[in-house]
Amino acid sequence: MQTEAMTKATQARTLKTRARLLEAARQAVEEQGYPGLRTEEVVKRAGTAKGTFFAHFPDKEALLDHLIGEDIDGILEEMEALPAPKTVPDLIESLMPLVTYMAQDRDIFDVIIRRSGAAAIEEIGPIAVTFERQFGIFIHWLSNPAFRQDVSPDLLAEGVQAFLVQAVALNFCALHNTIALPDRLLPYLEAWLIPGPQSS
Amino acid sequence: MQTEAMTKATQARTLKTRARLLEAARQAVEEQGYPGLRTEEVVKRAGTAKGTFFAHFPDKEALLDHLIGEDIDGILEEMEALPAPKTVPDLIESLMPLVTYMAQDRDIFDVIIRRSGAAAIEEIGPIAVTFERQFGIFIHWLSNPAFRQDVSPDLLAEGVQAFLVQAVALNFCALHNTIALPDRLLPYLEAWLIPGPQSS
DNA sequence: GGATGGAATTGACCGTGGTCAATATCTAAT
DNA sequence: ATTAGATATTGACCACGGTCAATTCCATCC
Repeated sequence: MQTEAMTKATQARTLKTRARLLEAARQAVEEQGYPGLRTEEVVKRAGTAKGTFFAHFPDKEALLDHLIGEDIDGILEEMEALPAPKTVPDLIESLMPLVTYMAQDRDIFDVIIRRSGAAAIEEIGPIAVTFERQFGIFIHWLSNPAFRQDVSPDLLAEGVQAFLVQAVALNFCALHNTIALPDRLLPYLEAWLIPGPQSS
Repeated sequence: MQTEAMTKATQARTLKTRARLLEAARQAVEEQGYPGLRTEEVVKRAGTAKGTFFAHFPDKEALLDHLIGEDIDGILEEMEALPAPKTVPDLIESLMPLVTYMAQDRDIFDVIIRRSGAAAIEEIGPIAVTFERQFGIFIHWLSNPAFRQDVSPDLLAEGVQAFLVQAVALNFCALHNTIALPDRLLPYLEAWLIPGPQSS
């Protein structure tokens, strides 16, 4: 009973403040974009003091984590509604919303990478949660005779994540960004998901 | 002729200052580690003003880039002296110095990832150079009948880099760091480099 | 309707990376 | 030697994320 009592104490005010901060942050991102997001700006819009912000979020990145996590969740929603792809090009097409989002901005990409794994077991951030969800989708998609069967779908899914990150990272690189993302992904995923048949 | 004249002007002083800054930074890293590195500290040790630091390096990360680049270069030196591995476990063993270095600290890993691709064609940072070098080594190692031949060694090398990054990243993740790095790499690289033979 | 104690909020303050106009130093031409 | 012009250096200054002791707010109990 203590537990509930403890978590209940004075929550109304807190939740409202948190909501105001998030709303303010959304607006700020809308206008300035993620790279231009300043905590001062968020706080000003929310009408709170700076300290309040940091009472609600451990640091600025935690806010980004939250916002980006929501974005990605929306994208995964769409992806889950899609039929399981049966070929690699189909798979890539299905992946594109996610890939495009991650590739839109270097800052966002960095945050995603940094928070994609839980930093501590106790607190798994929103982005980390979306990565687990992503992982589940991939496993589902790859449990399909159209793709290789000699290794587990789990392993295939981890590989897809690895190649996806690699492709986006290389896309940010001036030396290697002449090739479009889907075209870069194709050879990776063909070789990973359907080895053997092709020759070169 | 202008070009040479321009690059030659007043270099002695500059080079000395730069050397002092780098030396100071090395010392600071030695004592405080990379995460504890402060530009103020570097500048104090070098006996220069803060502005001088930023006249020599565009930002702090460029200094880290330089230092880490040197570290990695040393590791690649060793790796190049090694005989080309003929099995996946051998390959992993050969990779371990590099993997261990990248996995030693989250800050270092982040910088490595962020700078592993050139941000602009004109200025390829030290870490980006080491990644090209790495790439060359991998291509050499993987041009070997012991590994799959149905795709190009280039593609294999890119895949190895992708899995290597993935393995280290997961190692920083509280949810997935119960498994040792070499053990995590093994299934990835077996499935990537020697597909087919195994089952299940 | 006080009194009490815990939780939320405040805002002055700090640390650190990065800037820039002013200054000092160097090179080369006369 | 002098001077002009370029280059290197300086350090006060700013921006921005993050801290914390003080204060306000609020539920609860008498």
